[in-house]
Amino acid sequence: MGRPRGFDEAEVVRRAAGLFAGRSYDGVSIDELVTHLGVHRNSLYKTFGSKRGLYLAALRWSLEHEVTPLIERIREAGGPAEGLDGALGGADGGAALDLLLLAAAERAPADPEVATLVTGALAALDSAFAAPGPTEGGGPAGALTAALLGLRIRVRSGTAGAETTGSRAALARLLDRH
Amino acid sequence: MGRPRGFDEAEVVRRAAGLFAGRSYDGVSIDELVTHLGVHRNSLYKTFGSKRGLYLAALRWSLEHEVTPLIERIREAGGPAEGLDGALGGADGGAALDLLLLAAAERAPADPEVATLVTGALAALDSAFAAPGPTEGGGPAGALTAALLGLRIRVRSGTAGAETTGSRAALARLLDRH
DNA sequence: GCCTTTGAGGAACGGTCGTTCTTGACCGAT
DNA sequence: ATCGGTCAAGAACGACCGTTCCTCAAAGGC
Repeated sequence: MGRPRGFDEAEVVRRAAGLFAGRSYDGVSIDELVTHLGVHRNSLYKTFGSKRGLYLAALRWSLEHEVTPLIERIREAGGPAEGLDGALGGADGGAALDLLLLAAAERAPADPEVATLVTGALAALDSAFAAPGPTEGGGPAGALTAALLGLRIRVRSGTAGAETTGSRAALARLLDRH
Repeated sequence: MGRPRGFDEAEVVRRAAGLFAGRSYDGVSIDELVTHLGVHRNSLYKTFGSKRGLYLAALRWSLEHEVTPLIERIREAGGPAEGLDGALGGADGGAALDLLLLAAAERAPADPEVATLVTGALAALDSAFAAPGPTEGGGPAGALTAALLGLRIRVRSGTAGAETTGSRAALARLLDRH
């Protein structure tokens, strides 16, 4: 019954994740979403309830379809060096982390539900870095996750030249000795 | 000549830095600034020209009065461990980095002038971490700056428990061996 | 005294925000 | 063929956005 949808919900969420990964939550307007997502205003509110609902859907999508594969690559890597390389050295330069990064830096402090999602994702990253062997409490895995985020920030801000790659390699070299 | 000002410009910039450090650029409104800064709308535009002008002034103030002292503490520390502790372990938990952090993550990609300021500040942090001895190209200093930002993100997002302190110590321990 | 200059006070601007309403097209079921 | 229900299309909502304007108060120079 009813008229069939003229848009692909998964595709809409995917594109929304792309927009929210590039600009702050308040920096992305409904008009812009409607324009770039291929979904009508009315359908957007019918499907996601509100701008925040769409944002949460986009964040969840990103965690599942972008961050999780990245975590798998880290986990399957031989060590921190390969892990960081696998996470940041891909074709996208680590852009898969952008929505998580912005959510953690900007949205989590103001939205408890975002904070919960962020907490889970960062914990998963920690355990991926700590994978070979049970983690000793407060190991360097948390710091590696932090370094991952920080290095991605530098690339995003246009701050990082070739030094970033070198820094990553140098850090990884140090960590590999242990 | 003319009527004397009823507000302290430095104080206004300081408070603006506090507001912009807690929320995204678009998340802070002029009404909110006028309310919390103790300056009239008219005087704000007369003094800073625009919201962006006030933001840039606040960012510059933060870099000079918050980040620079932090850099000095890092530089005077005995090594990366003490440096990270000095930067993040203070009474504010590293809040001095917040405006720089948000500027790098959210504003720099959209505002070249912000990107320039961010680039300079991060380079200064790099050189502080690399202080003891001339830096070999692509040393781990850049990664330490990245880790500093990433660890602060975790604290801000409500994600970090006691693990963060432990992670910082563990990373620092590794780095101190070299 | 007055005049000029600058800041304070607050209303008001056009535009855009997130959200909702109204209308009509489309589809499966009856 | 008609009906019930879902979606598309777009106008419209009140609220708020960043910014400007107008008017009055307060100081220094003549």
